[in-house]
Amino acid sequence: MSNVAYFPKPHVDQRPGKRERTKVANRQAILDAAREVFGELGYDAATVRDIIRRTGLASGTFYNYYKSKEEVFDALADDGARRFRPLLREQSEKATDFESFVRGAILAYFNFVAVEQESWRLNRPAGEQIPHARLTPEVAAVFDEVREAFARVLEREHAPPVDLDYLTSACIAVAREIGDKMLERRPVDTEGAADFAVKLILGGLPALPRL
Amino acid sequence: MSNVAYFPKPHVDQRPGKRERTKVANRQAILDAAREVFGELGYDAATVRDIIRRTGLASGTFYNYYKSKEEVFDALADDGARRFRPLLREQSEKATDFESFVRGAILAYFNFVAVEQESWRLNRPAGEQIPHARLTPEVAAVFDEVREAFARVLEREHAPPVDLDYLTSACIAVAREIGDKMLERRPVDTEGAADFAVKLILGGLPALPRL
DNA sequence: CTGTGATCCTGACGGGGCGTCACCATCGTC
DNA sequence: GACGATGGTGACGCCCCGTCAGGATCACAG
Repeated sequence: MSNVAYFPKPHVDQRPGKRERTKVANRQAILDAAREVFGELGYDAATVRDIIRRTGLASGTFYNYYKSKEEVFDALADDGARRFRPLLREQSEKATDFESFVRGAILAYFNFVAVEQESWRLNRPAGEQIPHARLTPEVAAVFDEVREAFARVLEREHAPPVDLDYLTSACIAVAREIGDKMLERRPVDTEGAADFAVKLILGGLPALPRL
Repeated sequence: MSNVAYFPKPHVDQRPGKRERTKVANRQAILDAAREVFGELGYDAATVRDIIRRTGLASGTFYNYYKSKEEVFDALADDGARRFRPLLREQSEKATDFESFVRGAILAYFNFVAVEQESWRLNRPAGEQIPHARLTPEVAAVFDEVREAFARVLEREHAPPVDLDYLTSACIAVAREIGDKMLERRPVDTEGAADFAVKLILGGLPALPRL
């Protein structure tokens, strides 16, 4: 007790200053509000003011953080990609061969989107289509990581060289599309969907034209 | 000669009346203008007034034909799907087995999009992403036709039953994605791209889980 | 040919979202 | 405690949206 009195806490507060804290809080509040608004109204119908209204901030404040509705949507995509990346990396590290990597990665992705959908695409007006995530930096990083993992694993297995760009794009397209369709079915069966996607890809791989 | 004089041409003009003709002309003019504007400004930046201005019509006239920018975009997608459908049908009719159908259909699609791109996506500002065609009636009809063709051909070959919805979605996704990537390469190689997509799908098919 | 009703083209208008900016409250710092 | 710096505020002008009353043109009957 007494010793703290002799050494009064100096003002070397570890936490960043209040300005900095409200800044990250505001940015996060806008992001959260955007998630809700996109989920409720759909992307097209949502306006910047719908989003900012929900935070209680003034309209001008929005533009201190994001330039437009598109940019905040991209930030949400980036956020998702950033959270998914470690899951993907984990799969690529523990994979022993191409099959186990593809299966692990796709299953991880399907589980990820299933949880995401649960958490914030709660009550979407029927027939609404959410736009696909655009090619933001973090999303691009995930795609690159898939590509590199493919290159690494195929190299290790001395597989014949194929068109990596086409292969990567095709695999991602299949995963996205089957993932979307999977989410529309009840109950959501991530294992079944993953089994389908994986077998399609793995079956097709040995037949691909070589470079 | 003389007989026509005895039977002067009555006013049963085969052509529809002037009102009807200007109607289809206006509708077409708006569609053409929209193609141009979307191509030059990109979909997001384009406004209804950009489109209607190019036709010389008044702004209100636009709304006599389409409800919104989205609807005119859908009409363009419908138009493309309507023109592609006979090409697809031709492939499904002359196909002797699953392989020849998939190859014919995908090659037809790749050639189609290559020509389309040539014709109206002339000078697109770099980095612009055109939104994927939404699920308009004609587009849905094309998808259904693919699905039915798959069902027919697989049935004929006594192939084991698979998840047709997943298979159709996956094949379309692969075709779309490889098609997009193909268009970004110079020179555009439709045969090479088709070879890749076809081999991936055909190789994967026998490995798919059975129902 | 002319009158009449139907059609639809026109452009001005109110509504509303957009992005900005001068103003001011609050924070960090000396 | 004074004083810049930072950043929140909301009113403002701009532009696009979709509508609608007015008017021009067309189809058609007499």
